[in-house]
Amino acid sequence: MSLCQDKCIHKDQVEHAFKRFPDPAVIDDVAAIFKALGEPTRLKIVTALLHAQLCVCDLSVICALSESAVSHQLRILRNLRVVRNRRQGKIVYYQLDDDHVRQLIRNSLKHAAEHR
Amino acid sequence: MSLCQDKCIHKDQVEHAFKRFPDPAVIDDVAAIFKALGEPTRLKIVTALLHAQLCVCDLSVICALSESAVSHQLRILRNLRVVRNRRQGKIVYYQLDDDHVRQLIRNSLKHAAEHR
DNA sequence: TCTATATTTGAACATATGTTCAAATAAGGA
DNA sequence: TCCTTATTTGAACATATGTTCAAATATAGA
Repeated sequence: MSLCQDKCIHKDQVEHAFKRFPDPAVIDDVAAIFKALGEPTRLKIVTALLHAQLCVCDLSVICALSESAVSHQLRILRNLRVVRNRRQGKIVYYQLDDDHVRQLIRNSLKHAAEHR
Repeated sequence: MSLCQDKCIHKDQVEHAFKRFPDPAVIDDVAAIFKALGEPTRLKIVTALLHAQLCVCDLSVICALSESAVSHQLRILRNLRVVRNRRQGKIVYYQLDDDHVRQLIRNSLKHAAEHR
């Protein structure tokens, strides 16, 4: 966009922002986590998993969704290493996999609850 | 889903999760913020705004996007009160509106950068 | 082995959403 | 007033994505 180079008002600011800008891979990683937590269904799932480890059936009751829908979302969360599962007989138990995500969710819920 | 009531393995856990579950409005609020930050374009915008206040043209250069595309995304972020704007003559300056979001972004970028 | 239960998977569908393009608006300067 | 620049807006388009449904898989027990 060479046109824009001429128009730009704040070359200094832009260069400054560029210099401090994170690695694109970091942006993608963070965006992926935020995106995963940005769907109400998935946020409900991880919120439920804050306090207990639960099976798909439990989660489907809590989220008021079919077990299939929950399972699809759990796969997405698993691929992002947000949750982890463990099979015990016929039942698969899910739990949060990452302490950072746990903190992220806790803090955000707390903040949102306080600001209403 | 009365069928599920019979199938459920962990009635105690489910009730426990239900009791601790946040207000649905809180879930929606948090999901909306995460969703806003979950698109790479919008995450780039707010990341750039961590260090400086910038005009639409600046942001379009940093994000390598048309000014129109940036403006559309800025409107979404504005509606969520993630960013705020201020017109000075022909130029509209954008900055982050919320300290909580600022912390959220900072922490997440920092964490992601450390874990690579 | 056969059956029942718990979960996963794939395809299909509908919906949501990011970008582009063209046109409109806002403001400063000639 | 007219022209240029900065930004916004709306419609259209393509793509991404969440849910459903039906079928497949895995496991325990009879």
